[in-house]
Amino acid sequence: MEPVRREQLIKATIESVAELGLQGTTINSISKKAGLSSGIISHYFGGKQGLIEATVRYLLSSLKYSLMAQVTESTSPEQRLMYIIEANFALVQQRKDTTRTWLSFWAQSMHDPELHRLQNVNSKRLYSNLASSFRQLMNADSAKRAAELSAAMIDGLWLRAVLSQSDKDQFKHSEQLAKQYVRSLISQYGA
Amino acid sequence: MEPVRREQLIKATIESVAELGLQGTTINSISKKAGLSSGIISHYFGGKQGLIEATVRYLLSSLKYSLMAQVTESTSPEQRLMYIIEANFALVQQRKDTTRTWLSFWAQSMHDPELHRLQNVNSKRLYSNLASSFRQLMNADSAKRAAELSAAMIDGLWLRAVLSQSDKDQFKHSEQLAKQYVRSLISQYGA
DNA sequence: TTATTTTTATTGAACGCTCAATTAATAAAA
DNA sequence: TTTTATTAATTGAGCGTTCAATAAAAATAA
Repeated sequence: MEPVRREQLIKATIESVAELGLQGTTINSISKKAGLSSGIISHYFGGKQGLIEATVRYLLSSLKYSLMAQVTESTSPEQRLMYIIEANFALVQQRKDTTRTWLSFWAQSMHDPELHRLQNVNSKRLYSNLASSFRQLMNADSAKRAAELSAAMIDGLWLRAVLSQSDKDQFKHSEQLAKQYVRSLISQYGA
Repeated sequence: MEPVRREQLIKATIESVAELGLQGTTINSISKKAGLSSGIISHYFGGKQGLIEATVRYLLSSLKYSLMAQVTESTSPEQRLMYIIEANFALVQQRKDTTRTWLSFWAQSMHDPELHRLQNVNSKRLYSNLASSFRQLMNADSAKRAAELSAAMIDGLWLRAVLSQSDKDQFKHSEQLAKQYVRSLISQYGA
């Protein structure tokens, strides 16, 4: 039962945070969405905080695996960069409510050490994924710079899309802009 | 007394949200920081929500005026673009805690109509400020594209700096990157 | 098999706490 | 004195957590 319930509760948490915000999300709003009692949360996660953290870890690993599913050994560096961008914009398409949840958690990470740790893992991973791909296309310094800039561009486009409550098409548009930008970095610095 | 107390309470709110987050901020944490009693908040702002919204409006107009203070009629388009970037990164220097507060508010804006309205005002203003300056340096379509991209770049660099709990130097570094990027857009599309 | 015990899974009411808001009291100013 | 500004105490709603009770499932014994 345990794995079933855990997933049930994590998905209910994503929905609740997307709908009501982290502030408005209570143990009741979650358990109601999951169709379970409120007591079960403490039973499986030790408390509300434990469930929140488990939910962030769940989102993080979703992102990780959606990238890993695409990339193989024969994937070209440029193609790999495109996959990284797609993965970062993809969660939207899978679950339209995930992006709002994501931003809520990042805002909270400023005041919660464990969330901040997880946020750092995510931020560094985006950077190093980008950097290692760029590295195959240009010198080390340029690759670092390109990774820093494109990480910011991806996050910025994503942030503006989320905050303006964009629809799927606008997210697609942002994704295209990010891809174009990465291509322009390659032709600018590329060997 | 009223204007004095209002400013006192707004500044205490900024501090409290920066320190404790929007979740952790209570009328007690605010009034304590302001050295006043909790009842005074309802008296001057009608309640906590009113104070929160007044604080966002305060931050918004700070940003607006810090830009207006720099720009004159004789400011060149390129210089004006640099001032826009400086203004967006500048709140950090004035008050080191302001940036965290901003992000907290923007996250909350997804679930609060009035905050969302204010967030939109801000986002649109950044875009149109950029666009009108770019327009003097390139054709209309390029200017729109350049404004969209540089708005995202500014927000992305800013977001990553805030979330990684950067110090002032790292913020300065991000500001420099944003400026360089805008310059590269000018030389790329510029007439 | 059937009956009995034990374990596991789940509930929801009760508890203590914290919050925002209100209120009556008080102090200061006009 | 009347008005304005402020406090401090109080209220009631809502929160997360706990926990005794229960139901369902599994294991054991007859």
